[in-house]
Order: sequence, then structure tokens, then C-alpha cells
Amino acid sequence: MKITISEIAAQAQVSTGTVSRVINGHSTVAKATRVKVLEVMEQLGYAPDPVARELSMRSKYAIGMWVGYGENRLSPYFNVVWRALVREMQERAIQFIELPADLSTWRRPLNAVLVFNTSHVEERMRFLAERDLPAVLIGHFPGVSCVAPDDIGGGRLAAQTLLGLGHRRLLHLSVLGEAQWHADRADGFVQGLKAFGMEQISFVQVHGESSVLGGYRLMRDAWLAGQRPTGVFCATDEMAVGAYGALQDLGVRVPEAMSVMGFDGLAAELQPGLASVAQDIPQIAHESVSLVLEAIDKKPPRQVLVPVYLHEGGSIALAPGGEH
Amino acid sequence: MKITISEIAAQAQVSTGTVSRVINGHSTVAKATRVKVLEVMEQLGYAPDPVARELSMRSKYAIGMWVGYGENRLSPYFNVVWRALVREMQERAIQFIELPADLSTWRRPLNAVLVFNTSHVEERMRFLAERDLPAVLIGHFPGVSCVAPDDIGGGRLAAQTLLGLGHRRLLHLSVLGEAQWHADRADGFVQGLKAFGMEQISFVQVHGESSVLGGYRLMRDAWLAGQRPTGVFCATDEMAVGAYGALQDLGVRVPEAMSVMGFDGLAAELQPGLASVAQDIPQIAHESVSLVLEAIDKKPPRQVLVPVYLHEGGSIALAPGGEH
DNA sequence: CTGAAAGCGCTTACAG
DNA sequence: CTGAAAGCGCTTACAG
Repeated sequence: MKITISEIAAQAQVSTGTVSRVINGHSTVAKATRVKVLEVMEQLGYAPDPVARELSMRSKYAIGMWVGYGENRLSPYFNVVWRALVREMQERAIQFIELPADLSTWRRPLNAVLVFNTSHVEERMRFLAERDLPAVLIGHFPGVSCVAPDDIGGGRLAAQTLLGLGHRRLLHLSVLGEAQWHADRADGFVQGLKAFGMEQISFVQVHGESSVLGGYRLMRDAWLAGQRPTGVFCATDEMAVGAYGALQDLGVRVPEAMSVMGFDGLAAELQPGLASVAQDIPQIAHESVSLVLEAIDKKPPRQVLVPVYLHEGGSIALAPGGEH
Repeated sequence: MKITISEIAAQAQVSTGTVSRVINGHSTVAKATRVKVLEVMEQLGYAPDPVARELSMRSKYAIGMWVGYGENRLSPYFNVVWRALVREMQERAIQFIELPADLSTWRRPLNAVLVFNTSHVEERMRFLAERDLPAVLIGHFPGVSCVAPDDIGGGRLAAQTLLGLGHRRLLHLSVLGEAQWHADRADGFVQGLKAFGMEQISFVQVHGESSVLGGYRLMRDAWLAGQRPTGVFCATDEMAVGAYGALQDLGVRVPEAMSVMGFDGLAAELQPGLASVAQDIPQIAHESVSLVLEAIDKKPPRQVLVPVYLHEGGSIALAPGGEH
């Protein structure tokens, strides 16, 4: 049936306490026994039971996750982050509670709140501050602890990548509205172009919705308006999927005639082959929870930027005409 | 200080066992003591700790969830079902494990497997059968326990709904490939039309991808090919979102000129106002887990069909011209 | 470094 | 009907 810590202890001929110590990486375990225990665990495919773990470790903390409503609640990105967050909390044996949109009706005790994927950020942060509830935001907001992917660096990375392949006519599909993340991605992209020398480059930026349909329409309309870039950088992978579709409908071949890049790193699931600036989502989850713990301890707020990296893919190639 | 069951027991002058019994509604508690205990609980605002509860109630079963890969892993539908499943397992205090796509590398003990959202169903079911692993499928497969939404009934419901509004020129956006669910939805729809009398109806069915882009293209192409339905039934809500977009781009007003219906019931998040044949997803999760438990007990396989219902929305209206 | 033991908060045969 | 006790799977002072 289920294999437990005592099974491991028996097989490794140590006490359960010792097994527990190696699980938790306590340094006070002899190297030989540690190795032995790890071996047995590996062999039996053991994984500690998070529920039992929580019951016995039980940080006194209960932290709430306050998430937004609306269509993006079902977005691929949201779901990936949400799952990473849940897993992180489980691993750290922290009790988490998904909060309702309207917090004012909430009664159960709460040690901190993690705010994610929500609109009205300012209003919400004020609400929490007034109640002295430590808060951490996944995103940007002055004065509170925040964690976010390096959107600017990601934009720059996209620019460098496309420029490196010889592209000189570039299009950026960006997003309407005030959110920081897409502004940063666009800024980073432009920074990358500027570093290279703008005078040699033609660059156009258009704005639409951050969805498949949004990307489709932007790409199609830009093309029909006479834009002829060789490289397109999309603010999200979903938009890139749409752009892909539009190019297909227009008979423009990817990557031969046009290189397409996305942002988020969901390509493997969303559109195999799509090159993308990937976020390190497990790391974002990890940092978020660390900041929450710091906030509970009244440590001063910090802002963490989690690095991004290039997710390679066949959707980008040397610019046509071999300008390079 | 957190208040626990022993606190209640002390105040009510009974044992913790008795308190537990009233918490769980066991009938073997004298009315007077029950009342007394409830009073104390109420007074102290006591709520049982779910973690402790799970640890002690939990069936010793570990059940695996075997899900498919590919883009639909991030689809809204998948995510909604996934979360319902997780919650159901938690409530029943069953340990669940997300299985890797390649089960042959799996070592940890498993009492049963819930198969969901996967391709190669036949192959996978055979794999499990060979290993004597009880299996339950969300979907259709002969000889094993299955649970699925009533796709046929849902198709019929869509037909009745649109016919009831006076629509007589109908289009169905269906899906390419061999899966049962969209065949059933289409069949149900046609059944509904036939029951009404096909000779008074013009009906066209087209096939594409089950995505936003798929719906967009089907709708646009049908229109450009000269189709002029007044009612469109989409095999999924995602396709309906795409169809919506196409109609917008074509300048066709919804619902004045065209009624649009989806299927799945994700409209509230995906496209507010979209009318849809809604699946009862919590119920599907519930039945799945029940069947898994039965399968572990060697009970004979059963096939469960979960009813669907109409999710109302402003995307459907009386047919133009008031044919009704 | 490591074992024995108590404890996290709850449930449930087992007696009576 | 109800209490005493063992148990769910793990952690962590406390000794040694």
C-alpha cells in the first residue's frame, strides 16, 4: 500500500527521526547514513506525505491567495502559476486559502495575503494595508513586496535574438491598457533595438487584446495595412498563437518568411515549436512565498525580479535574404 | 490560541470522541449531549481542522490521475475539470497523484487510475488492464467504468433551444477527428432537428479544430462561402469565442442577426453572455471518484452519463424576421 | 550524530 | 450512548 517514513526507516535500519532529518536536510546527519537513507527512498520511490507534514510542522500561518476574476482566470498562464503556487505552499507546509473576490466578508484569521492576477491593484493593496495585513503582490506596486518576471530583460532578450538572426524590419504586438508588464516588455524590446542602433531598423508597434483572437487580428490587420516585417515579437504566447494563425491564413510561411516569438514560455503546450521568452514560474512561486514569510516577520518589503530565458523553437530563423 | 476538539470536549464535559461524533453527525449521540456540544462549539466559534481531519480519515488509497499532454492540457475545460477533481479527492480524503505520461517508469504503489483528457485511450486502457490496475475513464470506452457528460442530450437541447426561438437555418461547428464527444454532440443536434421535422430546416455542418482559432476560421469561411444561418451551435465554448470574433470581424451582429450557442458552460469566464450547454462538472468529478472507489472494490464497471443543462445568455434571441 | 517519545488535531473500532 | 486508546504520517525537543 502506501509507503511511509517507517518503511524507509526499517529498510535503512535507522529511526524514523533520522529519516525525517534527512528529508528536511538537517545537517546533523552522518554522511553515510544520509546516503543510505536517500538510496532507500529513491529505490522505493518514497515521497513524504504533505498532509502529515503540515499537521506536524504547522507553521501557525494561514495565507490567503487573492486572485482576480474574469476571463483571464482560465488563461493558460494563470493556471500554470496557480498550480506552481499551490505546490509551493504544500511543500512548505503552509496552509493556504483561496479568498473570495470580496474580502470584507471574510472572517477566518489570516496572516498574510498573496495577491495575484487581479485588477484594481491599488485599491486592493490599500484595503490590505488599512487592515495591517501583510501583502505580497505578483506584479508591480510601489511600497509593497512584489515579485515579477524580468519583463524588461525579456523584451531585450527578444530584440537581441531577432537582431542576431539578421532581422531588421520588426513588429511588436503589444497590449492595450495600463498594466505594467506589457509596457515593460515593449520598453525592453525597444531598448534592445536602440542598443543596436535604431537607424538601421524599421520598427512598428501595435496594440490589441492579450488573447489568441487579439494576436490574430493584430497580425492580420498589420499585414493588410501593408506592414512587411520579417520578425514579430508578441507580448504573450497566446497572442503568438493567434499571430501564427493569421500568418497561416495569409499564406505567409513561418519561419521562412517571418519569424515569430512569444512571451511566457508556454509554447510546449500551446504551440509546439514556438520560440518564446520563458518565465521561470516555479521560481516565481518560490520567491512569492518567501516574501510572504518575510512580510509576516515584519521584514521590510522587497522587490524581486525573476530572470527569464529563451525557450528555443523552430518559429524563428535567419531573416530572409540573408541580411546577416 | 487555536481552539481544538479537546477544548470543546472539556467545556462540554464529554470526551473528544463524543465531540467528534457530533461533528460527523453520527446518530449514536444522545440528543441532550449533542445539543450541549453544539452549543459550546457555536459559542467558541469552533471549526474542525481540515488537515487533521484528512490525516485521520483518509482512505489508504492512492489514486493516480493520468492526463494527456498537448495543448489541451492548458485548455479552460481541462483546468476546470482538474480543479473539480482535486477538490473532490480532498473532500473524500483520498490521496491523489498526478501521473507522468509514460506510466511504465512509475514505481510508487497505486490502487487505481483515473484517466482523463488523453489520446490513445485504447492503448492506455489496455496497458492498465494488463497490470490489473482498476481504471476509470472520463470519456467513453467499452468494458471499463466511464463517466461523461450527456453529449447527445446536450446536442438535442441545443437544437430544441434554437428551434424554439424560431431559427430554421442552422449551422453546426463541429470538430475533426475520431473522438466520441463531438460526434455525440453533433448526433444529438441532428436528432433534435429530426424530431422537429427536417424538411422545414436547412442545416449545414462543418468541421475544424476545437479551439478559438478553429471556431474563428469555420465561422468566417462558412460565411464567406455564402452560408447564411441565423443560428450557430458550436461544439465547444472555445469555438464559440472564435465564432463570436469572426462575426464581429464580418460585421454580423449577435444576437440580432445571428444566435450563437456553445457547449461546456464556461461562458461566464470565457465570454460573458454566451449561451451554452453547460456540463455539471462538480458532478462529473464526484461520479468519477465514486466509480474509482467501486473499481477498487472489484465491483463491476458502470457507465455514468451526467446530465447537462442550459446556461442562458444574451447570445441567443428570436430568429430575425420573427419566423416563430 | 541518533534513538525514543511526545505531539500536531482529529477519527473510529473496541469495550462497556 | 460514551469513554479510553490507538492510529493517521510526520517533526522535533530531549537525552545520550
